[in-house]
Amino acid sequence: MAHKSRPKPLSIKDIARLADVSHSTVSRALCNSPLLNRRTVERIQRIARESGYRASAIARGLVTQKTKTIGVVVTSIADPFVSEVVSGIEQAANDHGYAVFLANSYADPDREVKVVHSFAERRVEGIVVTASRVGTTYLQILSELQVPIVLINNQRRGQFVHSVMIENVEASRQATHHLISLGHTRIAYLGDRCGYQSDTERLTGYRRALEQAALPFLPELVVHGDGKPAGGEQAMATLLGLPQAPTGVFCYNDMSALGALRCVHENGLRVPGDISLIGFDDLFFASYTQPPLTTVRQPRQRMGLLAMEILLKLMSGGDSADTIKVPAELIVRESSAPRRI
Amino acid sequence: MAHKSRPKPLSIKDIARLADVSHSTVSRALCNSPLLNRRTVERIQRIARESGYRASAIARGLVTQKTKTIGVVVTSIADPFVSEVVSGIEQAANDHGYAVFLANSYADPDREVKVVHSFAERRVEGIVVTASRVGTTYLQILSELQVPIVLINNQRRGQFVHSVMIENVEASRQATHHLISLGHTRIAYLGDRCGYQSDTERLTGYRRALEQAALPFLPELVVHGDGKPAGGEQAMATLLGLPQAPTGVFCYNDMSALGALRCVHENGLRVPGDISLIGFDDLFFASYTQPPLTTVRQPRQRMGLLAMEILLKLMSGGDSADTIKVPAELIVRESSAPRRI
DNA sequence: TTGTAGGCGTTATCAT
DNA sequence: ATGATAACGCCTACAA
Repeated sequence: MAHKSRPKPLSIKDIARLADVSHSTVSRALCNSPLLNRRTVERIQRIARESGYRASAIARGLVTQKTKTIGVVVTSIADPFVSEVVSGIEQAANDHGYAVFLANSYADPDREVKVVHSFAERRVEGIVVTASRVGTTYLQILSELQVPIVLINNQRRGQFVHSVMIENVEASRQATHHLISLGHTRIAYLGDRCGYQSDTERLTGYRRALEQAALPFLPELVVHGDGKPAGGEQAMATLLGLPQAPTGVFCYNDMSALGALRCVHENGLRVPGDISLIGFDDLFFASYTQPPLTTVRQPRQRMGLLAMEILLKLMSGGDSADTIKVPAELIVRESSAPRRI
Repeated sequence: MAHKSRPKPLSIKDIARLADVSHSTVSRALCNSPLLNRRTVERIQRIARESGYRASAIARGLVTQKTKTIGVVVTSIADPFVSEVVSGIEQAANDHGYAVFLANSYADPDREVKVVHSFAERRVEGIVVTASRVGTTYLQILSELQVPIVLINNQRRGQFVHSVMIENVEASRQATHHLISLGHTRIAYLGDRCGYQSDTERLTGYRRALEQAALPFLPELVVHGDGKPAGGEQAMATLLGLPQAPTGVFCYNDMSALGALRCVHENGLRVPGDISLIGFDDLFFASYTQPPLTTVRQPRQRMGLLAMEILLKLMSGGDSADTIKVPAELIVRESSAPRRI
């Protein structure tokens, strides 16, 4: 293996030598300092440009104590929901001159903490965590770290933490109410694994809608998947195996709904003919399922952007509201229809 | 807005003071230097731990000239294909102690170049670019930058560049041949926008299969979408408007196929009854479409991992093969069937 | 208008 | 086995 060591990048001193000035003059010239002679500034900038000089953000960060860098922790960037949130964060960050570190936590709290520590060592000025699985432990890390952290749709409660969350309860109530208004009375909730806050909240919204319509809450109509198609498929199978199957199903998310949809089809039933189905998230494929999926839209990019805006405030030493609740929007497509009589 | 300035993080000197030793002793202790007294090492490490000390990777990078950082440029992280590739990169990078900068280029060459420069300033040790739209310009940047760059599925040709690419031609030949072997003779290619290398290569594979089967190449059976469902839908509409519609369609990717599938359904036709459909990528939803989509699988995570492995070699001063061609795999599901007689 | 000197938090090379 | 000292590349008083 031929080890050809790369040449060190040019430093401010190299430019100083080329321009026959001191390195501080170069530094000022590159900042467009008004103190300097206009002509020297231009001359130095030209030399820097032509020699391909790139200032070291590392060195600058060391002296200014500002790295213009944030860290983003995600469960998995391969998740379509997550990747859109990150897209929003990245865009906002970039617009403000911040670079973005990205790391997967794989929903492993230990790893999540490790990643946050790694970010801290790199002296990020702020951190965004999506769907955090870490609970109150965070508070401790927070106080140790002295770095502003914003959570998006965090799955454990925690006070004193800044976060952006979707209005799970109200959105779920609306979705369920939509089914009720279509004449459905046996409505199931196909959830995620228990214990996560968003699952709990969506279940709450579901129950609230039933209450408001004076419909009974039937425990056998609540099943749990895993937030992915496979889990949705299985959970739906359970529902179809019931002595009396539901005619409407509100799913925890679109991924679950995708699995549920297939299960319904494989059992020779039709959506929405036999069963109405509602998802959550409005992922890109929702409008391309057969039939197109009625679902609850989460403004993912916008949520990322909002998180970044909170973070920017926090990073500039300001304070901010503890939690932003973002309203969701019911998107009615063709997987929900009036109950067949 | 209350400006509460954050306390500076502890430095090695602070620990030195706490432990009543010199800062160089602390530095050695934290590296587990064998030179030091075992007990001092443990004592210092304990103090560092208890005081929540985090070494500054910034300062370390400045002196060692190694940042343990790479940059990843993507067209958009919101793209499911891209996000899985990035997932693979991140995993491999993390395993080797590298942190990952992520930036969107939005397929804008200017922006792509800007991002790469920003990475250079942050002194990343290497860069991965997915689906680069930048052509030969790269070569120039490359030589200026002195940073190893690996491309994944780059859309413009360029020599002297390291890249990981899918075996487009052969995979497309196989996919088309699959349709031929099912008895189809009027087979269409529903492509991406012209000019991109992967589109050209997939078209080439398509033509090669026709040739090998001595089927005529009919220009009217080649249409172009935009790599997204909307474009696929439109392009398929064009095909269905033909005096004699094709009975098999090989699509540039799954996203296009998704749109094509809907178009077929909306025209009252059936897949695969009336038309067989094949996609490319094997995105997660491919097995959940109705019917499940026959497609060509790209090992996305693995491609990211491979790119990272090349980069690691390059970064350690080694050399590497210029280009890795990754074989793809035809996944036969239910959207392709024998031609109806 | 420009140059000199000191420091940011590490690692590394000398001494001791 | 430990301590002083000098870099690394930049910014910023303070001097000239």
